[in-house]
Amino acid sequence: MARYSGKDLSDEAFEMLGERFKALAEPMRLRLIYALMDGERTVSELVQETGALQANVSKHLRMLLEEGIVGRRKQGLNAYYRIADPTIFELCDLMCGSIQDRLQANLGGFSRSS
Amino acid sequence: MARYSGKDLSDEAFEMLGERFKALAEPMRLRLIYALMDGERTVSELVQETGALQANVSKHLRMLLEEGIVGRRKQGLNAYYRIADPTIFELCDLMCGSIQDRLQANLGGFSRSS
DNA sequence: AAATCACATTGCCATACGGTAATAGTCTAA
DNA sequence: TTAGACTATTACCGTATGGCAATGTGATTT
Repeated sequence: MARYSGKDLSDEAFEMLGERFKALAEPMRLRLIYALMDGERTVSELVQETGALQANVSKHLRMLLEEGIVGRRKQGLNAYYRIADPTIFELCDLMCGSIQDRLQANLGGFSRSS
Repeated sequence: MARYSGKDLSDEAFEMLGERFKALAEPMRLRLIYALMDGERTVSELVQETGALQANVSKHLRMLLEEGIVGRRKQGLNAYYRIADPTIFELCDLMCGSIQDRLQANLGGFSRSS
């Protein structure tokens, strides 16, 4: 049951869609998201799991937070992040599936219709 | 039936996922995709529908083509583009729904857990 | 063959963005 | 209150990217 396919979207809608996809368009942010798929994590834990610098992790988390993709709670010294938008699971699954399909289709040499 | 959620992905997989999402992370490319949701279009038609310059349309279409999101066929002077990856419909629907939900949740003032 | 049409490509510029280092802020423990 | 742990923010730099203008390429028409 497609909700929006083919409908005309406003300029603002296209902007919002773009920004949202952009939040998922960086490997490091995807790493953070996938780490959070197992459950809540502190920033320190995410730093460990991703191998990135703390400043970068915080910066990326901030963007994900502003986009509503993750949520945050503070307890003591720690900040706990979690997936706040369950849609993310389906989005990543779909995209991974699409990539798989594309790789399958390209077995035995690439084909570019031209 | 989630296919990949929570699984560990390789560095390369995260890169591919990121690149693919990046293809959808620009308003102009989303406009092109939405125009193609009604069916095949020539470059000229897309230029008209989007109001963008022909050079930009061609450049964006190239990226979508390389990502396997659109397909292309040439006939005479024209190049006809079409959606090649049906996953795009679901992805955009899901994302639009997610945005809707977020806007709904924010009625009556923004809330940022901090 | 020359002109024309449709599209692709290239170079340029301004902006955006990621990584890094340094600093600031906040909470806890002593 | 001072020190230390955890997180956020800022400034800086190099790269990537989008829009634009100009040019290149291939097919069609005359």
